[in-house]
Amino acid sequence: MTVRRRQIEDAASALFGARGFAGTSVRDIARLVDLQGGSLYAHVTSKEDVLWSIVDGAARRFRAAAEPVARGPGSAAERLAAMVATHVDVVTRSRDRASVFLFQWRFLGPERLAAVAAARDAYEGLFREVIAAGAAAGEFDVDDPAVATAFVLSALNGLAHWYRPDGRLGTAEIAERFSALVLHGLGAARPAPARPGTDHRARSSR
Amino acid sequence: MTVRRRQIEDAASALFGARGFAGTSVRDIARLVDLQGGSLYAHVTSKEDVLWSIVDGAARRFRAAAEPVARGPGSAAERLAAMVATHVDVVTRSRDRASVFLFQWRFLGPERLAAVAAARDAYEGLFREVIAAGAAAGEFDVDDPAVATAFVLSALNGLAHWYRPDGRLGTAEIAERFSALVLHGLGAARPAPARPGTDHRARSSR
DNA sequence: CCTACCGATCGGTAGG
DNA sequence: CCTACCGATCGGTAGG
Repeated sequence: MTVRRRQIEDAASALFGARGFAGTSVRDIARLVDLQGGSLYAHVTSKEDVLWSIVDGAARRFRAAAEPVARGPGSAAERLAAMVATHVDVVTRSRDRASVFLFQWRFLGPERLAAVAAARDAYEGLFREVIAAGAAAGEFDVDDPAVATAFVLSALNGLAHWYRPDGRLGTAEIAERFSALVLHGLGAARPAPARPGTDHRARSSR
Repeated sequence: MTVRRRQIEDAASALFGARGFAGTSVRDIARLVDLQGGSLYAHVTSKEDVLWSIVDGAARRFRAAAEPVARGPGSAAERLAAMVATHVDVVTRSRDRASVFLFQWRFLGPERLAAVAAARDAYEGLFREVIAAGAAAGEFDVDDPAVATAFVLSALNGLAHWYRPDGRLGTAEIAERFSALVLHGLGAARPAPARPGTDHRARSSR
């Protein structure tokens, strides 16, 4: 990936995130990186190709951050708190790309759309499994893990809409508050105490 | 408002909700109501005018449903649970229009955009006030009402993305589960008991 | 990476 | 409400 290509994707992420994929022209993107409209095609093969690159990259980041935590050691509450923290981390560190992944993926063509849908399902599955495990273990008080998962992920994803890099709260503060809201929401009696050497919570791990 | 006009707005809501405002052409809308592209303009003055009508109507519905509850009697927990229920009710009863209001309003022109932004702020304010009141009264355990409000509203709005009219859950079931997740999330000790004659909870009021 | 261009489609209008 | 059209813009390409 060349520097130019990264510039183009950054510009496209900002525009797709703000105006949507369909509301952004290739000339809008070109203008942001000081190119003529047609010159963009020296670096990309199509507008959808740029969308795919952004979406796929962000999907990998979310997954790579959450998977080891979800399948790692610790109680369900510990793991879920860490997953909330990693999700918040990915969103705040790359808001535009995360926003495109979360809200513009539907503009992909059929085959890529199916791939992203599967990836999204798998990611949601990580959360649902941890929530269901916590419920089964009596750690959470949740009667409908599927709805609880959808509720929680929607709340987390909304961050991409309202997060401002220059805002009042940083990644750590948001992760803290979100974790509390999630764990309380699921009826966790209290944050599970970390056992020495197995602390995967946000503050110590990132 | 004529029957035709309503048909047009319904078609536009479905398309704007699924493909976005910029991803929908006036001819797409016309096709859904069996009109030629240009004939649409016998009923509407512009594409943006259709968007505005949908957005403004939905905004009024959300507000009209939530305002009396927010400012009505009852504990903060009671009022908030009822607000969650009314929000879920508006979303499930008119998912497409709600979806357009929630996610396509940014495509409005400058002056209408400002009006909607203000309306959205006011609506969010209703939730924030109730949450802050509950926190001040010691009814909720919330240290940051602004973040808690953003978290909750994002979770509620996400319903417009995943709700399916033919799905497993109806309005009442979703409202029940959402209310529990919200109240627990805010650290409400337990659902406040309803006093006779002041019961504004979802199941009895709708 | 630019200039110049392609056909297609866009939102919207005229005239009936 | 249709036919026929308007200028503008769209994503993308040819040739250098």
